[in-house]
Amino acid sequence: MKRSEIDDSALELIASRFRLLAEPMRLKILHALGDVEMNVGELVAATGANQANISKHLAILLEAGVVSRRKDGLRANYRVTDESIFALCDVVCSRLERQLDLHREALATIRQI
Amino acid sequence: MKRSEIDDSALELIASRFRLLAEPMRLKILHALGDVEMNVGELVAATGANQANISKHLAILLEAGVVSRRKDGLRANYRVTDESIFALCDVVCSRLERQLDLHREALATIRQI
DNA sequence: TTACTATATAACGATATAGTGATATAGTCA
DNA sequence: TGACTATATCACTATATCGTTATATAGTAA
Repeated sequence: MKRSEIDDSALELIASRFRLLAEPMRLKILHALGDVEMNVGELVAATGANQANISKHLAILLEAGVVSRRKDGLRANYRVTDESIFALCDVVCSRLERQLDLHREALATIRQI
Repeated sequence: MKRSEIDDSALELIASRFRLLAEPMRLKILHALGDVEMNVGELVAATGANQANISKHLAILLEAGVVSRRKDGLRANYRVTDESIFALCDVVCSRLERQLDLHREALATIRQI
């Protein structure tokens, strides 16, 4: 298979994975969750967002297999089950920090002129 | 800083990074590029996409610092400068493969019943 | 039963952005 | 100069999806 030939459905699959994390509110939810279990109400409080909105994002994350859901009476408890999420965020954050460092250096150099 | 308190602008920055990769056509471009330099026409041929579309995606990738641009006469040559992109794709692909394996196993188990 | 609570979902408007055709721009060559 | 080529950009349509309000659903408790 040439580099140029890659299955479109595979590309869509990968893209959809990135699309999951391309939303600040979903990142906020995942960050709030960390490695602990939280119910919807707690996530609403932690994020300051609308309950319907949180439920919708959780449904999306659940559908994608990023979180699991455990029903307990009226409460729905969510937990991150896909640790690779955090690895992805680490790579992105490292890259962003490095990029900012480079910009800082460039500015410092210009200032000397 | 509590887990729940994270700067919204930081979240937006991280999300925008993932948004870059949340588009199949951009993934296709990056995959075609790999570690070689290609001009727009070559990328149009490699992806089978519209020239205007490729140029727009390249502008987005350039603005984000993922690729660099080297003008040579009429040609514009692009090259991936942000290797972390490939690390991200690796993580995602590994995760997707694992997820498919799990589904396969689950199906095999059910079939035995 | 009724009242209450937690969560999910439907419906909607607003916004963002992908893809496309037409055109502008700039370099090359006769 | 004029014709041609490669790329960028404009204007537009179509589509996706976020956030919100209202409502449905299901469990709890009196």
